[in-house]
Amino acid sequence: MGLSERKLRQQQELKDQIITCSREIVENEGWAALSIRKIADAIEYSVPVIYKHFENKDAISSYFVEEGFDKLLMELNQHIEPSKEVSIKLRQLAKGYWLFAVNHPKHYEIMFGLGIPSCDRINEYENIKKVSEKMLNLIDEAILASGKEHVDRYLKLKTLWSILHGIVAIELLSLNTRENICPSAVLEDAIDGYIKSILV
Amino acid sequence: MGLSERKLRQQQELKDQIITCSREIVENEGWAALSIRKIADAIEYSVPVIYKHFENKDAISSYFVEEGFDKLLMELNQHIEPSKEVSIKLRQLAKGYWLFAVNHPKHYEIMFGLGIPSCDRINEYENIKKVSEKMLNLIDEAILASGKEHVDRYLKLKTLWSILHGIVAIELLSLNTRENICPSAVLEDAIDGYIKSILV
DNA sequence: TATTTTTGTTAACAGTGTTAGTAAAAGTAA
DNA sequence: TTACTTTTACTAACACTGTTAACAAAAATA
Repeated sequence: MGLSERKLRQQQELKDQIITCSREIVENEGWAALSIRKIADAIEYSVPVIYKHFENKDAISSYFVEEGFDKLLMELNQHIEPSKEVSIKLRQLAKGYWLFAVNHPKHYEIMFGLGIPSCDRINEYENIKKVSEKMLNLIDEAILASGKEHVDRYLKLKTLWSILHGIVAIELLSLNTRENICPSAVLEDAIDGYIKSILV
Repeated sequence: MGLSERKLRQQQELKDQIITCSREIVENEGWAALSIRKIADAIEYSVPVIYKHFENKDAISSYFVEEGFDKLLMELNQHIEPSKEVSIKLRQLAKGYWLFAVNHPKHYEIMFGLGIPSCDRINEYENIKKVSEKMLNLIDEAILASGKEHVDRYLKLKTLWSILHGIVAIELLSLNTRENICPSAVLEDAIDGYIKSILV
């Protein structure tokens, strides 16, 4: 009755091809250049085949949003050394966040870009909560270390995320304000202020 | 020879109509819904007429980017009281920036949104420099007041703009991190840290 | 072998930005 | 007023876009 193993495998291979080709198009020509017909051309199948694997074009973007949050989470975990003290870990988190963004700008664009449909659905992704929790863990640790238990952890989360996103977005916009400031210098500067606002 | 005064006036009226209708469409249905044909329908003219007044669709977006920076500059000037001390003025600037963004979200979107064509050309706008200079003025004043002449004013500009943009973007994305933190609380929190990083 | 199911195709619909070619209207000169 | 020129606005097309209904071919099942 059900599909044979070979068929399932072939289907998965086709889906992988769609993803691979989409990735290539986006990487080389940007999100605006990604079209169903271009993907169909690349995988050497007709257009409707793509709709067998993805409900619509949005679902393809969503795939990369999901993948993006996975990669972001990994990058954060990779950079944060649990044994270190909290101020260092916050700096490591910031660096991880920034490295993810500059190494995967297309992912970051579709994850957080304004004016694109996906932003309405940003709260629907599971891994975004895991990223939040990662940040909250460090914030709680910092609050505990500072002895200022009255500090609102959610306020601090939103502030932290805002600072990180702002730096990344301005960097990706390449809003070159006169001189060419090294981005990590801005990162250091902003995060320094942030850490002091909790710990000092 | 040249066009009569009446004709010039009529032309300007038509251009104004294009702008007005575009504004309405964007305000009600978002940037994605703005199309040349929809504008043509609204002004009750055929499509090519629009190309008499705007080189292409991008030029229409650009018009609103320009208008946006005008409004932003006005909002900043309106909120900053020259006689006040610099830490207050920095707070006023932040509030002005934030008020502009929440009161003109569509403008902000097209001015700073990632993934839309306009971001390649963000450095081409004149008024963005005026906004930069406005910020730099206050930063210089703060550096002078702090006595820390070694501080890089452009680094501080980029940090400030990053923080402001981050807060606004996260707010417009409505990336509701658990509770509903009042945005101005985040603003206060982040700007506090920023001001201390210069003054203290 | 005959029948059913799956798979992939063509072709269309309703949109999009943009422009070449043309008809009508308005302005100018005789 | 008539003849000519310029301006103005239109229709229709081109080359795209996402999406889907209808159909043919291939594969699996009875």
